[in-house]
Amino acid sequence: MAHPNLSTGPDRGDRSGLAGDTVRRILHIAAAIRHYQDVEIAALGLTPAAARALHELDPDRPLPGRDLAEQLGCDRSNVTALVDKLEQAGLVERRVDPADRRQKTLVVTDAGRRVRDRVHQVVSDSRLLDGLGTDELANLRELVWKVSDGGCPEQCGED
Amino acid sequence: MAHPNLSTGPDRGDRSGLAGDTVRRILHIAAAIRHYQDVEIAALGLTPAAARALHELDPDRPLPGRDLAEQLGCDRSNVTALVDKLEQAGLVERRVDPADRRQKTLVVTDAGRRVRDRVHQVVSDSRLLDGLGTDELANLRELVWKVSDGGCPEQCGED
DNA sequence: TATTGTTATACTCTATAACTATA
DNA sequence: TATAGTTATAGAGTATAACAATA
Repeated sequence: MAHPNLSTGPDRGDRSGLAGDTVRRILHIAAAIRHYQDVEIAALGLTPAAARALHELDPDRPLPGRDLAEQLGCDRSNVTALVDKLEQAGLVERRVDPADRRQKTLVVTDAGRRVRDRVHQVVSDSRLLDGLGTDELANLRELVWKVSDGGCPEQCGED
Repeated sequence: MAHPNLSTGPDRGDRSGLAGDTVRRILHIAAAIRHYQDVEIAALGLTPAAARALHELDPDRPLPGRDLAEQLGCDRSNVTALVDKLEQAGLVERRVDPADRRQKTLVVTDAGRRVRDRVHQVVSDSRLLDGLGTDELANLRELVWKVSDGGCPEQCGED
């Protein structure tokens, strides 16, 4: 394991127990968020993976499938199937890159832009945080930013 | 949609934008946690779903598969395959309940207890929170507890 | 030879429906 | 008739390996 922050029991009071509790709770929250997001994604006629692929595409900066695969952290072969779905739905177009005919540039269509905006709304749906006060929300945001990359919410860009 | 906390752009400064940022960041963190946990789960010779099933079983209180399915939030048919794996690995035993011969009680073996303890360590692995100070960690923990069920970390039990 | 996209294939996870044996 | 477990099947997600076209 080679990592000290591990404990078997509840162990409340020491840092390991606190951190372990927090990690499990974060996973629990994420699963809940995913659950209702997936319902809304399905209502858009997309699978979660296809929605994420569309969301990852920048309508103003088309890119080859290889780069999308890298952004999604998956194999190129999966991008083929994902883009198949998006293209069939008229949300994305494949265009052979004249400069390198091996590559196909992925272009978000006008319809794709609209659906992508809806996807962005869905993945930003924050109903689970409604119970937090304004200061608590700001506090939570700073903490999760620090956890995810040690950056600062005010200056850094998005995901 | 029927929910007001939605925004399309970055919109930093208003509550919707803050909350959306936070939600996406939480999902990002959860994905990172899952990623390294899955690696360690695989090192135990288990799939993530099988590990979760084993973790959900209480070695001191055997229960029928139906209850495990409910705890996992999945269909009974999946439990069959999951327990197949766990039983084949010698971690769990199926025993026909004499009181109701339709039911099969799931009993964690001694080997199962040991692996389950390791699984608990893995799902509590908090390396991602190492960058937080002690007070920040306590702060984060209170906030995620409030989000996940409005409860209080000091009094309530585990997941 | 190396790379892009594709295809074929396989495994995991999950769901539904139908079956069996009990109750 | 209803329930517990199982089986068969299907779809989604992801991975590897091999292939064609291109560089």
